[in-house]
Amino acid sequence: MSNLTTHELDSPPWLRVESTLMATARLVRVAFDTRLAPLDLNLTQASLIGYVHEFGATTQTDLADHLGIGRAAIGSVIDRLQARGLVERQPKPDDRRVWLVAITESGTELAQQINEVDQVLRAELRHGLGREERQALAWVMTRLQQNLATAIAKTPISTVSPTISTTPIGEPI
Amino acid sequence: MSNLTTHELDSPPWLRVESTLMATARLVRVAFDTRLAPLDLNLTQASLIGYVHEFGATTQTDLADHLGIGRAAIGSVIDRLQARGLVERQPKPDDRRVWLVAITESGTELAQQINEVDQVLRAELRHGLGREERQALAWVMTRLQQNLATAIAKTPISTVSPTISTTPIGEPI
DNA sequence: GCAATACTGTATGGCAACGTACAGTATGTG
DNA sequence: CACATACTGTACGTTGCCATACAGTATTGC
Repeated sequence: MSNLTTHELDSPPWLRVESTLMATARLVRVAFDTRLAPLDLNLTQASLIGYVHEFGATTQTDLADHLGIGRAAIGSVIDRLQARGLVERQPKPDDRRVWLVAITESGTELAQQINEVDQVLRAELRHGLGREERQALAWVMTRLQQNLATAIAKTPISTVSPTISTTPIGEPI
Repeated sequence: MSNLTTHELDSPPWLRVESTLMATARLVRVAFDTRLAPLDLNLTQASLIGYVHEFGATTQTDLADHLGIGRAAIGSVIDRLQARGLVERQPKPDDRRVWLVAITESGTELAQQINEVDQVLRAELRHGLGREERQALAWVMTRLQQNLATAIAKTPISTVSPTISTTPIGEPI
């Protein structure tokens, strides 16, 4: 449990924003997973329950999109939650291809506990961060996501130009 | 390739920072992996090569810590890079437990191409973001990492208090 | 109506990383 | 010196997710 990658915290000079970003994301997952462990859930499962609890019966594909994982992956997540009786699959009357994933009674109870864990942890994470700082963070990350999306979409030129840039990587982002 | 989770971009109202963070991290990985594909490398491998290229022969445990993955995982990464002749394992004279992972000649050549890819992509990611915005991002994320680390270290109280908080989750972070 | 196309969920194989356990080696302590 | 403890790298099984391929169903165009 104390085996965290706390080395990141002292920010060695070569640390780039992408490393910080990914390390932070890892920590987010670990933190939520740790706090959700008493409920025997991980972050993905809790997010799914929270979503259907808040927005009602949802198609698997929609769930996958909203949770940011693939359609294949969401299936097994639902399987396990369904086996525990936390969600159920209902046929959609006018489309026989899809399942509507809905929350059950025991799922509703659990959703409230999830909500508590979520709020407690989130409050701890806010510590020392002002409101506008958090909003700025969200804004910059959204912008970064856009840049990433276009960068991914743009096909890289396969032939790398032989210009050797000797500038050390120092600059963040 | 166009199967990105672009749904995140329009920021639905329920989207929390942890989702944004993790989605962004995923995109970072995908973006780098895509750009590094012509070199037949992924982000982890490229980071490892970049590290030993910049800082010289390094112990596997140190590499694992700096790259933010476990000791077990770093072994197979090195195995593959070594099989391609990009790095080599040198025995450390005064400690027969460890290997020093050093870069080879062909690894050095590749490191320069990695550096180029890195700088090009990073320049694209900077688009529309000012310097102080990027620095603010880094600062907030570092702070967030600290909060996450203490939150993880703090043992969660197993018995959840029965106070039901009906506040919808809206607030970022 | 009917064929072509698009979409949904599932099965399958693969991958990267984790956690644990272990043997080999160093280091400290009596 | 002997012993206990700590550390390094590896082996092994598990997990979570992806990408692809596929069958079943809707939808569109003629």
